[in-house]
Amino acid sequence: MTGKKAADARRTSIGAQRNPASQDAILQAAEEILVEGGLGSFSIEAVARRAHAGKPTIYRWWPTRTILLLDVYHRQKFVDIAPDTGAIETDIFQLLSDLLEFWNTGHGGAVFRSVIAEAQTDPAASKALAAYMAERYQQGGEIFRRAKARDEVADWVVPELAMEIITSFVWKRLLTDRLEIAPEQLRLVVRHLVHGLKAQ
Amino acid sequence: MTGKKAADARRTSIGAQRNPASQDAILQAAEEILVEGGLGSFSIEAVARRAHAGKPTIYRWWPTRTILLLDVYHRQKFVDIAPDTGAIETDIFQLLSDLLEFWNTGHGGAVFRSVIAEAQTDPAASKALAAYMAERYQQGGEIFRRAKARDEVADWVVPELAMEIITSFVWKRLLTDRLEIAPEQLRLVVRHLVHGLKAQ
DNA sequence: ACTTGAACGAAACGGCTCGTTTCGTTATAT
DNA sequence: ATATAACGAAACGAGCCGTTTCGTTCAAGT
Repeated sequence: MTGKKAADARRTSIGAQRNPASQDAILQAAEEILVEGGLGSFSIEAVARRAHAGKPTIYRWWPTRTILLLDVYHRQKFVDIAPDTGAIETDIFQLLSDLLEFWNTGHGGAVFRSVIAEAQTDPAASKALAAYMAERYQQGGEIFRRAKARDEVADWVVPELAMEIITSFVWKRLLTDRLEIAPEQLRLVVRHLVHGLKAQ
Repeated sequence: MTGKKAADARRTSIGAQRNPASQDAILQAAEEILVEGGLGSFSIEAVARRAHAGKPTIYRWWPTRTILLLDVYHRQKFVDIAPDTGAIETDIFQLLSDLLEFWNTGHGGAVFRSVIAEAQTDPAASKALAAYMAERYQQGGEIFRRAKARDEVADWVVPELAMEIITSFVWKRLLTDRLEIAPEQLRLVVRHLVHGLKAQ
């Protein structure tokens, strides 16, 4: 992606201040390890080795493995959660399609899977994930607010809840390693999902 | 649940055959650890301590932590995946309601969460989970096959896929620790889900 | 009746990882 | 000029992992 490995040059202190080169090398090494080996290979020790960084340097800025993981996660580029194509069905297709592509082709899938897995073990990760998801549902609910303004979906549809529902399916596919969904198959899924959301 | 702890009595060899008392104590201790401390506390060592069993005894019958975890999982009582209430909407409500209750009140939720988390790390767990889910979709698809026979859902509905979709939402709730859903709220979710599955 | 062999729990092992501490070095901040 | 803090490397003790050893208990086979 960036074209360079986690640790190209030797680094050292640049005085009584944080060294951004070390910070970058550590975060990049962490992401590489997640992508290549998954959460099982992800440890402070392994990241330090790969980044040619000292363990105390990592522990100074990222007190726990979970915090480092979440930092890697937050540095990702995220997909547009509320595309506006003019129709609810194509909006949802676009959103899910973008999510799948992001998870499939980039590093996003491996990182996000790891965050979810970590949340099953670490309350800090669980709390962070909950907060993040709530924000995303709020933002993404815009799709349904717009559609309601167009009288395209029923009154009783709750935007945030609908958002949560339509993203659930791809979550499950991510966690069960079945992300490769052909466009026509995805269209069928969206058809299942959307038809009930339309006003009669 | 059973009323007794993992290891009440001292056990020893009963000759050149497997000791079912040890087997039970180990599986019960494993389940207790999962419920009380989650996957993070789950190790062969911890299970051996709690069950007053020797580590070699565990390794003899469950070569890896994942295999032990899956054995705990498979010993659960599972909910009826295809309730037959006569109408698709109440069928789905019943199914999701049963799932939520099982996960909430019993040990099922903690154990299943752990299996999903383990599947993010261990390919063996991932494979086992995939096989199990495929079987469940197949069985649960019966709900939609019956509904199609009644002309209650559209022709294009794919039973197994519909099953996957409607269970996705509670999966996500399980994994984000938001299982407590009031009946009227669940009814709303089902309304979101089902309405699109109905024939016009 | 006697021997063989397997399962059992306990203990100890070598190896590994974890989070911390120590060290000498670098360079900013005062 | 001095104090302070960050840096990477190395080493530390603690704990867990998977295995081995040990003495004991009995079913299975002769």
